[in-house]
Amino acid sequence: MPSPPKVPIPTLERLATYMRMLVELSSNGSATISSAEVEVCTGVDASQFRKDLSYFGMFGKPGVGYDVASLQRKIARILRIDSPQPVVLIGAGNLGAALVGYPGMAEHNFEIRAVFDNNFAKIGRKLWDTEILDINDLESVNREIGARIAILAVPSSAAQEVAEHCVRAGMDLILNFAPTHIKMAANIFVRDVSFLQELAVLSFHAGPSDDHS
Amino acid sequence: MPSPPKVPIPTLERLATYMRMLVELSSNGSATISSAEVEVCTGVDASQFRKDLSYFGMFGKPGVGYDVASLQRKIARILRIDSPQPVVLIGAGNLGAALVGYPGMAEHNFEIRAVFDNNFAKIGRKLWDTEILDINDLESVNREIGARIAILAVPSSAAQEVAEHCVRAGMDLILNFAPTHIKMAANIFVRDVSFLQELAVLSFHAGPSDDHS
DNA sequence: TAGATTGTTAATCGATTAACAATC
DNA sequence: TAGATTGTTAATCGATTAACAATC
Repeated sequence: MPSPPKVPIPTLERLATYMRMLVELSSNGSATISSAEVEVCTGVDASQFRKDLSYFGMFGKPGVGYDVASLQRKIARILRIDSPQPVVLIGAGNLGAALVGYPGMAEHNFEIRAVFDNNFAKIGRKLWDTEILDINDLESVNREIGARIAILAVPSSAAQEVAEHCVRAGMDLILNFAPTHIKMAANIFVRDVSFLQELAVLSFHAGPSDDHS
Repeated sequence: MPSPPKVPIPTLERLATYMRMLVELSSNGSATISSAEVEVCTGVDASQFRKDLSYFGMFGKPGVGYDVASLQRKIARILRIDSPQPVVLIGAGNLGAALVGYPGMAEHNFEIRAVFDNNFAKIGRKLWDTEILDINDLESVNREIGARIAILAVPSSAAQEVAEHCVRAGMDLILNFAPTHIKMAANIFVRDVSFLQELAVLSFHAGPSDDHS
């Protein structure tokens, strides 16, 4: 079997950026875009953009550029958001509420299909339109939903245990908002959203001997 | 002037991870830790950890390891969170509320000193303990606070304008939660928190021909 | 056609990993 | 001292950038 050229993670991250831009452009009625224009819109180097797409085959016409609509469709298919991608959210706290209420989620075709919590005071109540379910029903509910993606918006102290529970319920792709390292088998894919890290990077540059160069 | 060896961004991100770990450890009463143990706790390669610290000078004793308390102090100083780091938050929506209510912020010595919004219905009301201020008072209020870090929790459509306003108010380090590219002068440092990107990376791996290898 | 812009290869850059002499 | 673990150098790896022939 010829090993499929594997795609760098930074490339995948940028695909999401391109997607965003294309959605905006198509609502503006733009028909085509060049890699140079992409650079202006997104800050991603034109060469980088073309290289990123090259991992997936051909997309543009030399001398013309890229068709906005078709490029959008192709990237959506690559990222598996050409049809709604079901997602399960664990944790109905402040952050969970913000995520459920966040319009960008649906705009990108991610569908939060269920919200779980372990707090009896919350179970049965609603977060926006979605009823908060008992975490103990995770397996049975996900047998219906079939989500592979779990979003963890729980305290650090609970993250490891909850992640393992998600795996038992059939999920293998985990987005972790808790500021802690989750240990998982190699076939489980974990990504962390850690704005404290980003804040630290900024804060470092608040040093007096730092000129941002 | 001998050019100071500049520190890779990934190294700075990992410093925040080490910080987290050290806080946990010191509450457990651990006195020292080896780079091998750091690897177990955080998932960061032992060699990587030692290399990261090497950018800042010596921290450990060969044959013994690192003193937890002193390492914590040193990293805190590097990241400018040895004393409270003032931060301004723009946007009192769901996400803003989650951020203000997030205990990890204070634990890491980031202090949200003021919250701003442009919505008259919100201005004057309280977000937890903090009064929501008029965005038009940004300059005058920050003359008091002297924050260099701004957190943007505003819609994409407002992000560029608000960022420019922050710069006029004296801030030069911007944490952007809006899923859009902000164009700034080279002396302004912008970091994006983009969980949609992380979600896209996961979603890509939901492909049928993907085995996470 | 001439001008523009792609897809791809090669060169550059930078970060991670491995190895080991120095040190406690 | 002997064993353990650091700090640092060198080797590896992978991503970004630049250049250009191919193409519309």
